[in-house]
Amino acid sequence: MIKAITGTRDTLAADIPKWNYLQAIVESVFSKFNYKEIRTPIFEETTLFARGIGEATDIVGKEMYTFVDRSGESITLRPEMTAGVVRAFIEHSLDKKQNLNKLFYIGPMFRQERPQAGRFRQFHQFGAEALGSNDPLLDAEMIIMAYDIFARLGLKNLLVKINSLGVTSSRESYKNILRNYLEPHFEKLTTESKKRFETNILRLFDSKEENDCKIMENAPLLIEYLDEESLEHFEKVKQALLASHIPFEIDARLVRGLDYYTHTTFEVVSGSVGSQSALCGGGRYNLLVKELGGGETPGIGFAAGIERILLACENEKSFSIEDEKLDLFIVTIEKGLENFAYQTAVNFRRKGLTVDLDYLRRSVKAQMREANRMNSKYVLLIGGDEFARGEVVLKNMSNGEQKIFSKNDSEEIFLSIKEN
RNA sequence: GUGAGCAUAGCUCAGUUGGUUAGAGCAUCUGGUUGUGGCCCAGAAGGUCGUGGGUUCGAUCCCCAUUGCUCACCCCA
Repeated sequence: MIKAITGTRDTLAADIPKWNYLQAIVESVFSKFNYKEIRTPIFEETTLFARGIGEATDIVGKEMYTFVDRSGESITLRPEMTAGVVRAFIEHSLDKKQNLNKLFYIGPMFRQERPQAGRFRQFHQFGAEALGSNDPLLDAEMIIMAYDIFARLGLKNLLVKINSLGVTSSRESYKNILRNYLEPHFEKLTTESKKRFETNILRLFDSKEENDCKIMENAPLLIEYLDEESLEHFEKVKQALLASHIPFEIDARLVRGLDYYTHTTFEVVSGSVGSQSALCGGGRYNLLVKELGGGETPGIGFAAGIERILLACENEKSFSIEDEKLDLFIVTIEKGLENFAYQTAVNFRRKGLTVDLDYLRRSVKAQMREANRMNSKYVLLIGGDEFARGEVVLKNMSNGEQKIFSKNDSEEIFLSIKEN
């Protein structure tokens, strides 16, 4: 048997309503904040991600689905969306058409990691990017949108974490301070941490190794060394969140591994999923557009993992969706009436009803069972004495009542069903 | 990439200290109503016990390998 590739999965019909429900909420919230949808290709030139996300990151280093196509070009299945959106932003000179571009997206992403609860190789994200303004109100707006979406899905067990990485200059001088602090402890660090000491010293805060943690406990925090401008920016973000009633907590250890990040970074974690608890993450990236060849353009964005969110919803039973109902199921009582039943079904469908009928030539009992299984509100019985007299029977499945109609009076039948 | 656990019917799971025809619940189908669903009752169908090898008179059970799944680590959504 051929099976779906590791880390990918089928979303069967029974689960589609949940996805549609989530998507409707996502689109609704984004559109209230006046974000417009953008769709970019699922694969891009490998260079885009290597430069956009950063060569030193795990995503680029070991998780990308990269392959050479028939023309010899290196292609990569997108592991995240920001790089693609920024590429499109630059390619189409969107900054020339509008000073501020507020965009959102929803779609599949790909990373070759070992699957786990809330983690897949093909997974889905929705997210937003605001390109063209450094206003801290936009930083807060990202968090508010994410929070509102989670709230509308009924999620409770949430924690919003924010931090500020400041601007490059203050961060660089802080890095030196951190380096000086760590120098005497260097030999005690884990191999991985020693490597990070060179490549991205900030990520030493991410380490979960006990000894590393002990060393980092007393390390100077970036937030204590932020310059005036950065502090002011961060302060405004916090004020906006407070004013919008978003509970949050400052996490000085919340470091994202990308060099171009500036100012705000944030994450929303759920206590209702497994160890992969981050439902969304994002931050400001004022250097990325330039890095990818565009003009100097400030930007901020976030991405949220749909599988994780639905898992949290499932575990919290945060919402329920009513089963889809059929308006009408048509039952034929004897052979030879299939064509009439079929045409009747087509007619009612064209009038706007949801209609189905038996395609397996089953017994009346089996057809009735099927109607019941399909949650049909009504059954139209065709055949027998009534049909010989030119009549059909309409049965209300919730109370069992039956009404007789002339077989040609489809409008009366339609109205009778429509009423309910 | 590393580690641990699991693999029996469509689904959820029993089971055998190695012994004849491998079980249950749910779902499916048929009948109880020659033309009527849900509840109930009776019955049926459905399994190479993940795959390959070994030990044994005999393996679904023990051993080895392999594949897949799950969870965790790393990291991230």
